Amino acid sequence: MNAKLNPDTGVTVNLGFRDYCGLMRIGELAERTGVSVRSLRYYETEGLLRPDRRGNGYRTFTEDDIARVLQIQLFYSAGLCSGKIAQLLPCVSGDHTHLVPSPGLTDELEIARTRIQNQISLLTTSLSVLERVLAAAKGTDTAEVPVPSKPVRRHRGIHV
DNA sequence: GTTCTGACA
DNA sequence: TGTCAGAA
Repeated sequence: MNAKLNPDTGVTVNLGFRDYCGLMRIGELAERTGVSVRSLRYYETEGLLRPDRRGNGYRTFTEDDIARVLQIQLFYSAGLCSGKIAQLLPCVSGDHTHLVPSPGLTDELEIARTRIQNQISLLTTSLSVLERVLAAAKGTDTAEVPVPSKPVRRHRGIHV
């Protein structure tokens, strides 16, 4: 067990793995990012994370990996596949050495941007309707909420 | 106890 | 992506 003497209290305290060497294991990274251990291992297989290994085979992650994992989650939620995310990560790394994405990647990003903008538009419309319904429920808005004359048809592949 | 890999759903 | 099994 690693130990450290506190000069203020004179008390020797035991240090965990992270405190001792500035690194963390997969369990702690999962806890601090809210991303499952299973997902973190998957990210590694996809080349999105490249943790070092200790002698016992355990992965070791750095503080920078926390932001990296959160960034990965954002890109997944934007509809990007792991391959594109792997290409994109170097462009948004926090070391201020931003790279210019390749033309092919730029095309993908523009598609993603359009997709996100459409989602925002749909969500904004939904929010507006909900706000009017809630306002009417509280008696602060007497305007009628438009009701479709026919049942709204669901389209395959469209998830709002 | 924690993490590993591999497999299955 | 979650869960399980067997091993280290």
